[in-house]
Amino acid sequence: MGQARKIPVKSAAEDGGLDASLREILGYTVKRTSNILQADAAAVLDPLGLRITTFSALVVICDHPDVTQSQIAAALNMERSNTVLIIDALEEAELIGRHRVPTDRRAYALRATLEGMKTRDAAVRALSDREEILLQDLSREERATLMALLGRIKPQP
Amino acid sequence: MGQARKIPVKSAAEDGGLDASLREILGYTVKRTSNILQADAAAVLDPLGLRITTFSALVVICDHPDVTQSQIAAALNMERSNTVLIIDALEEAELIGRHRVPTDRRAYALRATLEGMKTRDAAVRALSDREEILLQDLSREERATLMALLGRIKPQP
DNA sequence: AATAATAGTTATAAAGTATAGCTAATAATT
DNA sequence: AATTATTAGCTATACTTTATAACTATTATT
Repeated sequence: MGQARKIPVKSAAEDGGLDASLREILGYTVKRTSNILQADAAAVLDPLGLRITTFSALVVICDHPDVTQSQIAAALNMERSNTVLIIDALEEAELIGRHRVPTDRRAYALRATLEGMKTRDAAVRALSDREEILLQDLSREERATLMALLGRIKPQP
Repeated sequence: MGQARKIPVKSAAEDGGLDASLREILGYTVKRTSNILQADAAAVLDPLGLRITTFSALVVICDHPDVTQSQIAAALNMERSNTVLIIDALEEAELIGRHRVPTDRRAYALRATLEGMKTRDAAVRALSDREEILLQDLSREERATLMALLGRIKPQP
């Protein structure tokens, strides 16, 4: 039996295939796809000075003026503590501003600046254009189906 | 057109919903789902002494005896350098062994131990049981559709 | 023989995620 | 009103995943 030939493992030549049984696990397949999309999105956002997390927070702030950091954390499923540096970065870049809330001196009301709005629009457009390429093999209907199915997976106790 | 309507921040009370416009971006929705599944899978694997990366490598090794680290890296879409510590961990736990390749003294032929096989089986079963719960709202057909659609998203140049 | 390419390794870093504990301010309770 | 509990933001820290550069030993190519 030995290895007379140096690569009996069919897939070495074919790049993929060794993970066949992993692909039956949804978590694996979703993560694999997520990695592809994340790497791609990061590259798209980089020239705009945004990372994925700062982009996400920026969109929420643009859509919902006067939102607080805690609300952002809840919306994006992240810890409050992790929003701090993200909001810091957006403020540093002058894409958003922290404003005081008259009725609650603990909280900040976050509002996008004009440049923040413009950056958001540019980023959304760039990502959208890029996804058009990544999803070129899927029909509109298939894309909608994919999104809908993903949306139905929720954390379980 | 401006923003005549100000979007009255409906969602502050409702916990979710603030990310509505992000959810239209596939990358965001996929990542969100991925995070849910990852956190869940990590909790399932933890009692077995596995992390997600070590589990993935273990499965590939069990399925393909004498696979090399480079092949694992290619299959799992990771850098060769990052396989080292993963394989180290599996070897340390005596779930796999590094064996020399007679024809190439640079490479290691990786083989699972008996305990490695057992651990793999237990992990796959535990993950499968858990996914059954997470996917209870999706029919068999819908799950198959989801997997197939995800499989059609590939990295683009 | 000289050069290039490959396998594994080391070191390091960036990014995302998570936990614990802190201060200040607000809300709830007695 | 005074005490207590909760909340918002923050700091520090750490772990996991992923990424890059450079190194050694070995094999392949020219």
